[in-house]
Amino acid sequence: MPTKQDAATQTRQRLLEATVRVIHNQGAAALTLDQVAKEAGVSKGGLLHHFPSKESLIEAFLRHLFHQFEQCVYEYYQKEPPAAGRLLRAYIHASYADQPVPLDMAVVLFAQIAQHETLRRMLQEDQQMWHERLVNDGIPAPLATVIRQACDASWTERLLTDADDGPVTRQTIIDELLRLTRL
Amino acid sequence: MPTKQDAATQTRQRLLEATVRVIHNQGAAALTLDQVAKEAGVSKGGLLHHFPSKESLIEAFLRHLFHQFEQCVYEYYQKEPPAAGRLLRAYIHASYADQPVPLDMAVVLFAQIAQHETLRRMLQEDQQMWHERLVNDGIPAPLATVIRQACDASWTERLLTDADDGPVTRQTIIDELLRLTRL
DNA sequence: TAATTCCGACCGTCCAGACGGTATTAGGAG
DNA sequence: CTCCTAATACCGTCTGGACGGTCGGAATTA
Repeated sequence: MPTKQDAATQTRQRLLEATVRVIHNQGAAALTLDQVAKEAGVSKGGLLHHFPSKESLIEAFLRHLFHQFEQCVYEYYQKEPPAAGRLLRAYIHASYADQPVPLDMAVVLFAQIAQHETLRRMLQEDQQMWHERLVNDGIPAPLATVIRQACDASWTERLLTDADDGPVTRQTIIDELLRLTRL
Repeated sequence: MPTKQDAATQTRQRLLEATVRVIHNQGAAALTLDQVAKEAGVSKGGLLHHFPSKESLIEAFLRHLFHQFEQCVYEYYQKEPPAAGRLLRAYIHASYADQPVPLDMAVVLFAQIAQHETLRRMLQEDQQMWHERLVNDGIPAPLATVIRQACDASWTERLLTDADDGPVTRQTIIDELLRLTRL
């Protein structure tokens, strides 16, 4: 017997998923409250009940993405033998894997982040967090930083090149980055 | 005696400069046609006369930024002794210099690029151009790519951290990147 | 006269958020 | 168990404002 609370969190979930779907199917520009509500089979009022503003919707969505990414890094971390640079190598793999975060999303992030200070700070804090973790991974800090930056660039990179894999293929880059962690 | 054409190109110039100022002072979200026109001391109709759409304004603005950056790289290139990795090193310096491109701008780019296919392609082509030039600079392609990515990341990085220079200072990163070009 | 530059009021659209509802449920008092 | 009351979940219309772009003209120049 589903309680009232259950229904509520389930609706929230549906809204988050709808957000993803809207972006994925109709592009970042189509991300309006009406669209999301419609896609989720919820009225606009219902949406605003759970997320009192668009910003808060995006915020929840962002947190969702962060969590997914963290999860992905964790999985790779498990597979990696314990040694200096273990986390860094997991981070590399996760950054270039395509399951965790559908990259259409990056567009939205940047677009919304341009407008909302809050979101900017969120991203900043997340990045700061990773920075500190990666710098204390047994690899010299400057090198670790550079590697992280290269990984982060892969995000914005794929934002542009829909069908990537130019002359320097993705796997080549991963290999190169991994090599750098070992000297 | 100022001809009519002169006045026209001068107005175009004023509009471009106004664009920069609006972004810089009021943030990316405030980049509206009205604002730009007002800032430039030109009527909205005047603006639309020179740039028939917002997209075309941004496009011109982007081209302006590209040109500035290219110029900046060129300057560093001159100072660099001819050797393998010369261009790459100039690119590194230019990426981390703060004069060439006020970094507030990056936000706008991403925001607008999210919506306009044309702009996306422009950025893509520019990046592709640099990629090819940097890969043929006497440095192994994978390494060169990674270094370029780290440089590109510095853009989006500074986008977030207003007052950067965390534990790993900017100069440290530059040094590290330069070191990588030498082995 | 014809073209160019620029003006500024105006239009249509889009969209976030407000608001005034209804329905369902939780939970305590009797 | 039953009422009563509040809170919670959700609905859907409406609006106010912002913003990109149009249009009919005025002024200047070629």
